[in-house]
This record gives sequence, C-alpha cells and structure tokens, in this order.
Amino acid sequence: MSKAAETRQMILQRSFELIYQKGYQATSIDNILATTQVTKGAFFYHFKNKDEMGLALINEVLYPGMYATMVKPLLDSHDPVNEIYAMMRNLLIKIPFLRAKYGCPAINLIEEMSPLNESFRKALVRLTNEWQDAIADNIEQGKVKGDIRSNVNSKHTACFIVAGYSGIRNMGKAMGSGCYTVYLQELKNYLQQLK
Amino acid sequence: MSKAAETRQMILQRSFELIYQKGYQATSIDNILATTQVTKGAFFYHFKNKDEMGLALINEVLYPGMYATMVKPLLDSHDPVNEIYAMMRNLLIKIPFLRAKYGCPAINLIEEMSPLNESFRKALVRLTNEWQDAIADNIEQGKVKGDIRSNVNSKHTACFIVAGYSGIRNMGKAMGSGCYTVYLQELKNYLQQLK
DNA sequence: AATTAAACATACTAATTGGTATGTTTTACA
DNA sequence: TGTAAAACATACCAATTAGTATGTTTAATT
Repeated sequence: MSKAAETRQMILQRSFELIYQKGYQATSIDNILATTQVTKGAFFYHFKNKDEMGLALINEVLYPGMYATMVKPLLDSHDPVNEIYAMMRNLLIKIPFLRAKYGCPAINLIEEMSPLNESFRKALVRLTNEWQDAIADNIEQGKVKGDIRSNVNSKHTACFIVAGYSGIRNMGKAMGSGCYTVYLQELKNYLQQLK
Repeated sequence: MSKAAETRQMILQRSFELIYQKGYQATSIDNILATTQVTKGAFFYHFKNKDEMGLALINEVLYPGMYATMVKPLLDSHDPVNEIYAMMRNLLIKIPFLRAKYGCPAINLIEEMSPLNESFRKALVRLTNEWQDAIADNIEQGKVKGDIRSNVNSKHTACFIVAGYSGIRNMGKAMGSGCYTVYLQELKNYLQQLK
C-alpha cells in the first residue's frame, strides 16, 4: 500500500471510531484532523468533502467489517439455528470494539443519516439487505435439512431478527449491556420455536 | 394557561417536531426561533439553555404522548396478547404524526443522546422502563388468565418486544414503512406462541 | 388606573463549522 | 538524478453555533 493510500485508510479508520462514538454530524473535520494529525490540506486532497468521506467510510470500513462478523459466519451453514444465535452472541458480547454505550456503528448511521442523506441511506440499505438475506438463506437451509418448520417465512423471520438486533443495540445505549443477555435468552427461545 | 405558559408550551411542541425530523444536535436554537417566531430573548427567558429545553421536552411532551399511546392501552387488559399487538399496530401505522422516514422520537433521542447526556439518558430510561413494565404486567395478567404459558418470562419477553419495536423503527428509516407490516406479522406469530 | 415584575426584543460576542486558495514538500518514474 | 505531478501544509473565509447584555413592552395585581 502506497503512503498516500495508508493516509487515506488511516483517516477513514480513525473517523470511523470517532463517528461511532460521537455521531456523524457531531464529529467535525477539525476533530478528525486533531486525532489523525493530518492537516486540512491532506484531508481535502483525499476527500472532496465530508460526505464523500462518510460514504467511503461506509463502503470501505463499515461494510467489510460487518460482512466478516455478520454475514460470513452464516454462509454454508451446518446448524442454521445455532449459527444465527452464535453470530448474534458474538456480535453483541464478543467484539471489544463494540461497546453497549455507543451501540452499533451501522445502526447509528442508519438512525442518524438515513433521513438526511440519500447516498448514505442507499449504502446502508445495501448492508442491511445483505445481512437479512444471509439470515433468510440460513433459515431456508434449515428448512431443507428439516431443522426448521416448512411453514416458517424465512424473509419475514430474518426481518424480525434484524429488527431485534437493531433494537437491542438501541436499548443497550440507554440501559447498558445487561439487556443483551436478556435479549439473547429470548432470541434463543424464538429460534427454538422455529423448529 | 397564562400567555407565558402558552409560549413555553409552543416552543416545546415545535421544537419537538423539529428535533423529531432533524435530530437534537442538528436542530439549532436559531432554527427553533425561525419556526416559532419567538425571539432569542424569549427563548432564553423560558429555558436556561438548549439542554434544559431538551429535558423539558422529554418530560413534558414526549412522556405524556408516549404514555397515552404505549402504556395506557395496556392497563387493565382483558385480552393481553391482542392488546399488545393492537398497541404496536396502532403505534406503527395509525399515528399520522409518526412517519417511517423519521422513526420514533423517543428511539431517536435514545440513539443520539444517551451516550452524550446523562440527564437525557436517565429521563429516557424512565420512559422505556415504564413501557416495558406495562408490557410485562400485561403478560403476567395473561398468565393469570391462562391465556399465556406459565413458563413465559414476562420481563424477558417485554424486553424482546421493546427491542423489536425500537429496531423496526430504525429499519423503517432506511427501508420505508413496508417493513412495518412484515414485522407485525412476525410479532403476531411470536405473541401467538406465548399461548 | 398605576405599578412593577414578568415577559419578551435587539444587538451583540467568541467559538466552531465546512470548505478554499495558495502555497511547499515528497515521491515515483523517465 | 532531474522533474513533474502527487501529496501534503498553512492561512484564510463566510456562515452558523450557543449564549449574553441590555434594553423595551406586556400583563397581572393592588
């Protein structure tokens, strides 16, 4: 990776962390410059404006990260229901970067920016759909295997599960991580009942 | 109500609508002044600062509104499961003020302000808990009546339901109101299975 | 109706915002 | 190794921010 590409990457990474904790609009460019030690000239050489940086951040940092932890574990599944649960448990309590107080970076961006920026919205819908589809595919495989009732609507169920995750991330911000374990218990019940 | 009280109430009401659509931090005081036709002197006569106004807004506008639509319909329930579903359906698709694009004002505030302002967080936790408790009480009544299995954990179930609502409000921002009906169908399944 | 405090108005401020104009320094390559 | 373009640095700008200082008007009570 060239030095310029490294600078760009570093700006995206640090901005991602700042925005995760403070929100997109509340994170100023000067704020990013201070934590990256990059000058304004360098920043605006790499990105036309703040929103273009934000979009790059979604596609180049958020998307790969979420694909690895949310989608990949569900592909070529052997034990569908347990894999969905394990993925969720991993996501909620095994990734040190994600803290209850700050929620989930993807959910945060959807919440804050979807109504304000159409480009952001579309990029974030893509992430959500990919996750939802992976969950639905997983459930379909469970149906083929006979692990899951044939009258389960996989897409609807996937939507319900995604909503649950999104919601518990929101609750966690106000209530702390305690509600994660409660949620996981009920998720297990819900998944069990699909059998 | 005295004229001063009316002014104060009007500021809170209009601010509530603005903040609902743009977010708390993105709504400037000048912005509020423009839509209320109130001058800066009047604003700062009624509120010490922006955050105090925000807190008043939570307690005096958000709280009563949400109590009426989310808590009250669940008290003294005759048909627990159906009342939870009806409340949710009403909340999601029967209140014209609430639009999918802008989500739920309470959820929005939790998401944006919980990590940033401890007073806001506490006030919002109170709302959430009150709703969650009303749902749990409703389920307990269902257990007494024999409508709901005795091995259902009412508090956990309530948490799961609240998370679901919060999450579908988030998804609705990105995907539109279509996902509401999908969610409601799966919620019905979930509630049915508590019987 | 007179009075006085409550209620509101106007004009300002210092700090911060995203972004630009105009430089200087690196770095890759001929 | 010379050179041109890529990569970065500095100094600025106009607009916006929350908040204040200092007024004037309105309204409730005697």
